[in-house]
Amino acid sequence: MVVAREREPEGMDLVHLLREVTLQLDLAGGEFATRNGLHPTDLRALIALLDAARAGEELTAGRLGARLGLNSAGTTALVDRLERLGHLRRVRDTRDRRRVLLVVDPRAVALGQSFFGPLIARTLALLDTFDPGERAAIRRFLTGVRDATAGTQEPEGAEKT
Amino acid sequence: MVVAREREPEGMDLVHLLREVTLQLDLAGGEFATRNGLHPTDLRALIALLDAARAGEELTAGRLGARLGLNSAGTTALVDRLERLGHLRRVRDTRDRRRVLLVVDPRAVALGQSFFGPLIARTLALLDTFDPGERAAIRRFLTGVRDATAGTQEPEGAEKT
DNA sequence: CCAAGTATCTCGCTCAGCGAGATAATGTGG
DNA sequence: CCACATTATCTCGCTGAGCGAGATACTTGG
Repeated sequence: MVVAREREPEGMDLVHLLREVTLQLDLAGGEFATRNGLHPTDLRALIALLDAARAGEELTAGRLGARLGLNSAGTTALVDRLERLGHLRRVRDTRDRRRVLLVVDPRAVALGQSFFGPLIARTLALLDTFDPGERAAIRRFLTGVRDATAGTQEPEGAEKT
Repeated sequence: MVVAREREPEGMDLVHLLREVTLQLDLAGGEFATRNGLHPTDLRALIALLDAARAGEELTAGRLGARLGLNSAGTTALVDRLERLGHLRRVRDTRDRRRVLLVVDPRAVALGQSFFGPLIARTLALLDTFDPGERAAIRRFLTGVRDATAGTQEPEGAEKT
């Protein structure tokens, strides 16, 4: 078959490629997660935590849950799991004692490295083969897609839970 | 402590950007899924089904499950759900009557459109702002990342379940 | 101080996905 | 053709992720 497939518009191949990339990353993440005794969500949480740490940002339980699209109950369960595994510690915020700050453990960092390390190395090697102009194009493309995707959801302030 | 953040290597910003993009797509997908009474996995399955259909490929229950990383029990449950929702039909393969072919319903196609349509439109519009050389760079980058990610997992033949 | 607001947690529940194994259809060697 | 291994799917029973509802503890503005 495959017949005439009514001509997809120019650029469609890139759209499909992008989808494939996200699928691959998801699968890789899921596989890595189960191999390490956690769930896809836990890995996503770790990534968010490491990200926040890298940005020097204090992450609370609530903010983490919001970032992952969990409600408060699910968030508590998630933090329980990660704490039980030793990937983070709960620390009461002294400024606002309702809040619980999440402090990542070095072991979580190491775990993140072991997953992303090889992937990042390969990607950086790949990026070395592009000249600055090309990298700028890639950057602009990714930025655009990210913003377009974020914009597909609610215009703003998604307050629920 | 966060201080001097020992200079991230050149290109690291693109790595983070890519992660952000996949996160956004995941969240958007998950949100769309629940808004339509299905689960993230169901949406992934629909995408796989539509993909296969687009490629003129017959997808069986088993192949779908493998593609999503589910075991046979989970796959049966998934297909049950999608069939109950009217997104697909089970059709016994007449050549090999052990196999069940999955036939997507037009309604599934429509659902896929309603999710991907706007996203695709935006992406295509974005792509219009790139010249052919830049698009080639993006294509090469995405292809490289996809292959690098796939390679991170097993070298080949992941035969289980 | 009290009321309203906010952050997290507890409880009870549903249901996705797993492991184990049943069932049915194919292919293969005697 | 009949045992027998193989393959594809399904059934059963179970674990546990995540939800809704509401409790609890703390903060803040009148």
